[in-house]
Amino acid sequence: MDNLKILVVDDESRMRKLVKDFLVKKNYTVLEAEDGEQAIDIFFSNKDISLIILDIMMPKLDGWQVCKEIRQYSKVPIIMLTAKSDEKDELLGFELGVDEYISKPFSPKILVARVDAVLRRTVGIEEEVIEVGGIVLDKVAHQVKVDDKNIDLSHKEFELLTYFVTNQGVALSREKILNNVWNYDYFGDARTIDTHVKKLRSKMGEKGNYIKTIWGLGYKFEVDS
Amino acid sequence: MDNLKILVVDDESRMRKLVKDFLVKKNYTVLEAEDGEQAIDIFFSNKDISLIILDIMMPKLDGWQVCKEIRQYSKVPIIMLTAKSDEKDELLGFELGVDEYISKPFSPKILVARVDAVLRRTVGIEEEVIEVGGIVLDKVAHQVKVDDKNIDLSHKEFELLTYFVTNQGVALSREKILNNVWNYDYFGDARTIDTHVKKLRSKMGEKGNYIKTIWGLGYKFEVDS
DNA sequence: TTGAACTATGAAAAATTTGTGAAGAAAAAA
DNA sequence: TTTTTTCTTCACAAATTTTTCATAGTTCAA
Repeated sequence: MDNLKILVVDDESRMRKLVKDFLVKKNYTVLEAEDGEQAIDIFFSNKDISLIILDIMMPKLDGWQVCKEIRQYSKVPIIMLTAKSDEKDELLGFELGVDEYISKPFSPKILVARVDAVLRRTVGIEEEVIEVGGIVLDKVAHQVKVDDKNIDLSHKEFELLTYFVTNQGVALSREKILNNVWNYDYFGDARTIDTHVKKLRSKMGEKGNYIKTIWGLGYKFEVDS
Repeated sequence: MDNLKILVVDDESRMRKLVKDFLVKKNYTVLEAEDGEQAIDIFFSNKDISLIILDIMMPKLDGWQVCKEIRQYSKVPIIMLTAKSDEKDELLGFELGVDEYISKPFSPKILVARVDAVLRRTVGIEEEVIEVGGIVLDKVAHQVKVDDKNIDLSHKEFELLTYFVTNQGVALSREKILNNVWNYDYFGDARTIDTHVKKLRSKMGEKGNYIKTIWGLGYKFEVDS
């Protein structure tokens, strides 16, 4: 989910640096292009670019042309940077499938907020999939694959595994596990965790030993490496 | 696909009329509300509103509050009308899930272009005929074929199946199903879903097992492959 | 090495959830 | 209104999950 790639296209290196700095701070990976041709080259040689931030005014190919070219092959979200907020421009942009508009000068906060919003709309929702050492945990589908094979887990087992996987390498006491996976009003025996761990381990096959026992404390999920 | 309903909320009747006129020209159906309370009433008593255009400055409930209230139950796209283009406002809006921003004064062309764009993003992709694994669902004709044979579904059954089919592979809790297929003010037993699922399954013949039970959670529609 | 403390495991018991048919309530049609 | 259809509730059986428990196996520290 993290480290989405964003391509920033602008002929002014100062502008690119400014945008990049703020995006990097938010944990995005930023690629740069200084004109339209380069932008297209970079976009098509990187298959996993999640968003393009595109200046309109550029030498060689301008923003509109880049946009049109890319739209022939891809629905990647595009945010346009525009100097003047010209109405014609905006209309043209919507026709070309531009997702957002930001007029220069803009505040970095606005920029980051829009980037977040666009990405939430596009990649955001699907990315509820966690993958760890051959285990694929799909929260939306409520489904788990181990080595590409579906395994049937009960609700509790699913939640327990989710908790483990989202806390890799962390030693988890039984109390902590109870508090996070069970309802707060559960007052039964903590040893029920052991039983669930047993079932998880057996259902997960050899990957079951990712769930380590920490003697005297609880469990820890850790992928051998 | 045509005649989508748009709710326009503004305390100035002149502004409502202006917006309405342009939207009606584009073949949208326009509902009006003159304050936040009315907006919420109208929205929740009409299940098929596709977009809300919301003024921020209003007596009683302002735009933010209306937005927040509606967002608790619905992802309906919202376009905000704002007098000043205040940066703080925009940030707040993105957090609240506002889809677009239009500053007053705006040109009608801009308005219509944005409305189109937002609707294309949201309902746009929605097709009138959905086909999935031998099931053909025709929303317009309100008719369902399984293996090329018509089957008779009641209204609720049809809506439930539609919801399932448009959410393939997604684990749906009973609560979620209730919120999306039933009116928001339904406070009956969630087990009524089970009964409808039973009937759907039996009417769908062997395709009925596309509706999977997720024990302890709800149901999931999934075509075996 | 030994024993106390802890964990693993299989099986049984308890609890929860779902499937189903039927009946009652509500809504729509005649 | 009456009739018909649809929707909801209910009760109970069936299916499944969760917890408990007894026993066997491990670990750790003196």
